[in-house]
Parts: sequence; structure tokens; C-alpha cells
Amino acid sequence: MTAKKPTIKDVARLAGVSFKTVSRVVNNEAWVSDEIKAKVQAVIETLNYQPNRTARLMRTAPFSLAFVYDNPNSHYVIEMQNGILSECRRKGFELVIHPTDSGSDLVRQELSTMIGSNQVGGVILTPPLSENSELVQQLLAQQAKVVRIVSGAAPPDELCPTIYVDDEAAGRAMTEYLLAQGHRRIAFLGYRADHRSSVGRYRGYCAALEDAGIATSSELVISGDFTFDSGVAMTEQLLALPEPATALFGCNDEIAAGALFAARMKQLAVPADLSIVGFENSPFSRQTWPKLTTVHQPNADMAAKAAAMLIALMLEPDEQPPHCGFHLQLVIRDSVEKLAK
Amino acid sequence: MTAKKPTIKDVARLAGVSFKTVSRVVNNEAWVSDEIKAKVQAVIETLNYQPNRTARLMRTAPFSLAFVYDNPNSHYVIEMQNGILSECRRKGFELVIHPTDSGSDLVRQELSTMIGSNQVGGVILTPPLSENSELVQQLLAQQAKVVRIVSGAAPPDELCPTIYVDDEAAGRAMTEYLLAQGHRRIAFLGYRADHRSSVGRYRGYCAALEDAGIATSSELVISGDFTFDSGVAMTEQLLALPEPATALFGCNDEIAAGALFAARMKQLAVPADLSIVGFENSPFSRQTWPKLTTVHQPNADMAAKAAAMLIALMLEPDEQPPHCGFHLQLVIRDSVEKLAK
DNA sequence: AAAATAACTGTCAACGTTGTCAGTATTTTT
DNA sequence: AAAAATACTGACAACGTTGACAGTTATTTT
Repeated sequence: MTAKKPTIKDVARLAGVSFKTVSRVVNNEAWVSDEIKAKVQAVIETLNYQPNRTARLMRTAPFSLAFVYDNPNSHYVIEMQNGILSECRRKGFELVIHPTDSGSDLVRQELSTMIGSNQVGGVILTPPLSENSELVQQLLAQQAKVVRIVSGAAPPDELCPTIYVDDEAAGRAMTEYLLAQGHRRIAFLGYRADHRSSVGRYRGYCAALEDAGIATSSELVISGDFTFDSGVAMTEQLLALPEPATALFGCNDEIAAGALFAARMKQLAVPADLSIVGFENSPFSRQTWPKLTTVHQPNADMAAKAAAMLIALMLEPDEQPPHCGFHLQLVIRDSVEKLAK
Repeated sequence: MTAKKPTIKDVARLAGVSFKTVSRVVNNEAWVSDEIKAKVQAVIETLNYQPNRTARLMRTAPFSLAFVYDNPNSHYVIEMQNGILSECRRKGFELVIHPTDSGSDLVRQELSTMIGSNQVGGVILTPPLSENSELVQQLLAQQAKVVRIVSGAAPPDELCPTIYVDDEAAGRAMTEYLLAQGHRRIAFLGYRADHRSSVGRYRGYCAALEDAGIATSSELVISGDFTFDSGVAMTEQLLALPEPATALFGCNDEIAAGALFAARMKQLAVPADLSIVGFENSPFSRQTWPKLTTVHQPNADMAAKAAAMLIALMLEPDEQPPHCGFHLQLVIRDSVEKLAK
């Protein structure tokens, strides 16, 4: 009844060879005669033998990696996860998903345990975890392989292979686009000093305004979370101003969606009365009305690249794969009005 | 430089005890003197020893489970995943994520390998995979533990512990609500004969209409996928009818969101000109304008329950946990107009 | 024809745990 | 005071695989 799973030795017995030979066949090692190879393969087939991953892991380096994130945005997480997963699958690696709370001290301990217990051999870190170089250093000290995804025009340091995204350039491009459409009072929603992406986008926004000779007005820069509700609240705050903006730059698409909602509540037509743009090109940015003008962030590609780099690092620990920068691109849709000069 | 990870034997040597005693301390077994326990614990602390999960797995039953899905809806997947993950964490289990294509024959082989190679000890199946009893039987034959989530008023069979959701009752409740608001021409968007949830909701829709003495009109029942784009297309088809409906029942929130978009394109106000309802209570259903009336589907709770059942089954293979039904509840928001009789 | 190489195959020791069983003190019961 | 139970500790064999190394043939080179 129990029908224990067949082991390599069962195969060996039935094929009349040593179990080491079976191992050779399974791992496609050289110098096995075709005759024996065929015989063994036949037995494997009939027994439906599958090598035990656990036992194999005792003799080899781990082939699991962890995706650690602290992000409430399900689209972001899924896109990342799918990118990583596709790469893992191609290379025969496994993925351990680890959502966490970066505010808590638990993160370090959880990760330390994952590495220490050999559960995973490497870790992919996304913001804000990836910006914590203490954490990165601790992981490296535990022999973990680390690849991180950060915001910036270049990697912040040489701790580990890094994927970087130039939020500042994209924030600037977006703001320049708004300026080119004739907007002069442009609000920035979702500033967070502790969030590199946010700061980068903000810097780009400031730089573009400065280049255009426009003073940044502090009442037009509103701090808040990257969520829909926060977007609603920030937009309400903005619209309560004596002289509100004509365009609104949401630091991500969720904020922009919240802005869309808040504008609608105030009976404002978008884009006729208020232009709104987002950032991320998340799937729903083309499902809103009007469709959001935004910045495309190739999450799945970045994640796949991160996974590829991490796997390379795990297989060839001595060769550091080079850093890799990703380019962000404006996606122009229907949420911006061209103002008459 | 390599600084190999400490093993149980390193701890034993430093503590001056046998490695078996360390094992006892680590696993909190009885009959270890407090004195030795303290000494061992101190060494564990200083060495930062973590038991090797892989080695441990060679002697114990696997404590990983797989979440297998074939669903393009990221909210659904994330909610499920989070529910499972929270339960896994509480019980010290690991989760392997396995997106797949249920159309392909690969599924069976992939799952077979996961089980056969001892990568996971159990599997959580969601629709449409969970409706494939051949697949369930194959997994069971491989000694896998299986818990599935299906649509229905009761489990379809006794193959394995099952979580079931009564879509028909909810579809009926929703339709009755629409009828109570005075609607008589109600369209159903997203019928799919190969999709139990869809069929259940459709049956509820039909039953409610029949009870109200209203004939179902085939032109008001439109087949299509559970996606935004499909929702747009189906709504366009509906609105092209000589006499369109006054209310539209989208089989899920994405379809409803597509309907919202299509209505807007046709200059129709929702709900004034057309009432629209969805199904699932996904996060974005309260971020649309107007906020969608929908049915709450407790995905995270269902998933957590599934994980709890599966873990129980893995720990106590002889005690089948009982099936479990989940109730769906109407969430009334702003997308339905009350018609004057 | 002998030596050297290439082509195969098998034996055995790891890997780091947990389970079984045996052994030694210490306490309790008879 | 002896016997029995309880409390504790350690030796050793598993678990299923891979790696190192040692054989044994068959083929090529000298």
C-alpha cells in the first residue's frame, strides 16, 4: 500500500548494474556504454524513478534562491515574481518567496536563517530592502550570493552585482513632457525622503523645472505613500489650494489612479481640467479612464535579469557578473491636456 | 576565508558533548539536563549555528507545499499566495510557487516531478486545475497530499479534502439584488462552459430570473474571458444590440472594469444609464469610478484555510480534515441605479 | 609484443541530520 | 538493600545521492 518511492538503488538492482552507474546515466556523465545507458533508462522509465532532490542537495550547492520584498503593490510583486520564475524554470532552480516588513528587525534574522540553514543559496533584494547596505553586508558575510535592484543612475557601491534604474532621468523626462505640453504649475505627489525611487523621480522633476526657469513651489510637492488611498488624500489636499496645479505627477500609478478618483469626485474632467500622469506602467494604467500617461518600468525583465545574474553567481562564484542598468521610457496615453500657450 | 557553515558536530565539539545531545537540544527533546542544555545553547549562539534543513529533510517528511495555479489575475494570485504564505510561516513550512498552463500536458509531468523528487509533500490546487479529477487522482497515487479549492455548493467527490464556494448562490443573490432595484433586462458577461465558477454564477443568474418570471434572453448572455479587454469587447457587443440591457453582471471584477470603460467610451453614465456589477471584490473594485458593487470572495482566508488543511494532512496523514465551505457576500457600492418601477 | 592510453564500471566514503538502541547515573519503589 | 523505574547521554546506522579513486577491459601507441 505504501509503495515507497523508488531510489537509485532500486533502479540499479533491476538494471543489474551498480547504483553509481545509474547516477552517471541520470547526470549524463561521460563514459557509459550506450547499451547500459539504454537499459538503465528503460528501468527508470518503468519505475518512474525521480532522483531525490533533497539527497542530491546534500552533495551539491543549493539551487534555490529567495525573492525578498516589502511592497504592497500586487502588480509589482507579480511581475517581478513571474520574471524571476521564468528564469528559474529555465535553469532548473527553485524560488522561495519571502514577503517581509522591512521596518521590523525580524528581516535580518529571517534572512539569516534562510541562508544559514542552506534553504537558499542566494537572494534577490528589491527596494527598500535593497537600499540597506548593512543588510547586504550581513548576507554577504554569511556566504550568500546577493543581487539587488535599486534606483539610481549607477550602482551605489560595489558590494554586489546590481541592477539599477535611473528614476531621476525618467522623472525629468516626464516633467519635460508636461512642460512641453504647456504646463507650468505641476504638482508632485508621493514624495518620500526614505524612498530612493521617490527621491530620484523628485530630483528629476526639480531639475526639469529648474531648466525651464520655473521655481519649485513647496505647496505643490506633497508627501505620502504609494497607495490609492494616499493618492486620493494628497490630491484632495492639492485641490484645496487657492491656486491648484494644472498637471499632477503621481510618483506611481496607484497614486495617479487615486488622483483620477479624487478629481472625479471634485467634478473635474481629466485631462481637460487637470492632467494626471503616473509612473510604472502597471497593467491597470491602461484600464483607467482616461488611460494614464506613465513611465514604463520593465519589472519582469529586470527581475528575470536579476535572477539570471544571481544564478550565474551561484554557479560560478568567482566571476562577478557586471552590473546592469535599465532604461525607463515614457508611455504617452490620454491623461494629459496640451495647454494653449 | 571560506568560513564553512558550522554543523551540529562543531557545536558538539565545542560544548564537549556528543552531537546527538546537540540534536536533542535543538529539537527540544525531553531528558536533557538544564545544565547541558544551557551550555549547548550558548555554543549555538556564539557559532550562530543553524541546523541544515536539507540534511534534516533526509530523515523527516517534507515540509514544503506547492501552490499551483493557472490564472492571469494578479490580485487573485497574490491574495491566495499571501493567505497560504501566512499559514506556512506560522507552521514553519515552505511554499513553492508553480504557475502553469492547464491546457498543456506538461502540468501533470511537472507536478509528478515535484512530488516524485520529494520537492514538496503536498499541493494546493485552484481552478481550473482543481476541477481535473484525473490530475488529482494521479497526484494521490503518487502519495501526494492534495487540497483543492473548487466552485460548488458541495465538494464534487471525496477524492481529497476540499474547499468549496457556492458561486451559484452568490450569482443568484446578486441577480436578485439587481431585480430588487427594478432591473428587468440584465446581461450576463463572461460565460464559459469550461469554467465551473462561471457556470455556477450563470446558473444563479438564471434561477433568479426564472423565479422572477423573466425569460432569459440568449442575446444577453455573452461568452468571454475573465479579462479587462474581454470585458470591453463583450460590453461593446452588448451595447450594439437594438435593445441593450439596463444592468450588466460581469462574471468578475475585471470584466466589470472593462464594462465601465466601454460604457464610458459610448458616453454612457454609470450607473445612471447602465448599472454594472462585478464579482470577487478585488482591491481595485473600490478604486474604480463609480465604486463597483460586487461579491466578496475571501481569497486570502480560503487560501489560508487550504494551507492549514494541507499542513494538517501532511502532519497527520491518517486524519482527513473535513471539507470546508465558504460563504460569498454581496458588497453593495455605487455602480447600480435603482430604477423607478 | 609490450606499454600506454582510453573507455567503461564498481566500491566506498562522504554530506548533516534524526532514529534506534544501548549504556550509565540517579532516584524511587519494594 | 535490592530491584525497578526514571533521567540522562552517547555510539552507530540510516536517509539517497555524488565524488574520489580503484579496478577491469578494449584500444591505440611505441
